[in-house]
Amino acid sequence: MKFDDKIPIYLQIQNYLDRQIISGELAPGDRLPSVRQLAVDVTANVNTVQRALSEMIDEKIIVPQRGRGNFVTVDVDLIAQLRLKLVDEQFALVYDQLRALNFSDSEIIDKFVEYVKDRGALNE
Amino acid sequence: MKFDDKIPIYLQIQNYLDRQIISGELAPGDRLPSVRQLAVDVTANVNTVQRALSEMIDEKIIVPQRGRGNFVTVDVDLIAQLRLKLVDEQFALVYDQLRALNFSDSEIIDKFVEYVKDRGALNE
DNA sequence: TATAGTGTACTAGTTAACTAATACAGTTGG
DNA sequence: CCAACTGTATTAGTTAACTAGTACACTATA
Repeated sequence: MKFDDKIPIYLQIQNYLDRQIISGELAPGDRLPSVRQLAVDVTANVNTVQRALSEMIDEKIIVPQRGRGNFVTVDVDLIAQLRLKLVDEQFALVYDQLRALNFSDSEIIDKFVEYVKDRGALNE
Repeated sequence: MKFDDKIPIYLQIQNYLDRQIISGELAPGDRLPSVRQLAVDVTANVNTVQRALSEMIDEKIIVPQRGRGNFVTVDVDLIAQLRLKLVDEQFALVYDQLRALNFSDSEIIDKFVEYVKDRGALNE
């Protein structure tokens, strides 16, 4: 896994897992790879993986079972909530930045639509 | 200045200055506050400010003059280029994230437009 | 019931970011 | 000229993130 060395690795691991869960690649109730396997997968240390997980465990997104593994919560509401939170955070970032640059709302929308059209071009 | 402790302070200072320059609060040729004053303004150390500046100096956005101060470049093309770069980076972040969440392009646009409408409501 | 695979905890050491303090070099205005 | 302001450099110490290695508690299965 390629890391952005400006952002703590444990946060990037969280984001990676969040995306897997929200996109459904990791379904509710699914078992995650073991912490040791995850460490190999993302080329990080077990401790770093554990740190990423521990916060997600606090949020109850992941439920650990000693000796068995870590599991995705079966609380689909919680997952939906996580999805909303992530999307909202992303939007807030761009929006605040561009407002600080004195863009108007309509400019922001126009430019973003333009960007997506340039990037996508292939998706429905 | 309130910092996000997940992002290096020197990067946040850069972003702060970038925004001032792009929005025009700091015009081409303007003198920046002294490094010591900036350190006070953003509540950081002189060295941290200097580190933020040194990268911007490398990019020629800021031109230092020993004994006189730091000045915003008079190269307006360079500033326009910086503006484009910042906007593009922001858009790329959201877009990549949401694509990774299996959103389609049209969904991304729809949700973003909705978000801006909810946030703005007051701007033309 | 062993053995191998789990999560978890702890200690130790490295590195980058940051702070603090000092010093030096160049510029400007009285 | 000199005092007060600039940018710049250096050294030293702190902290958080990360790595590495080890150990322990628990679970499943052969």
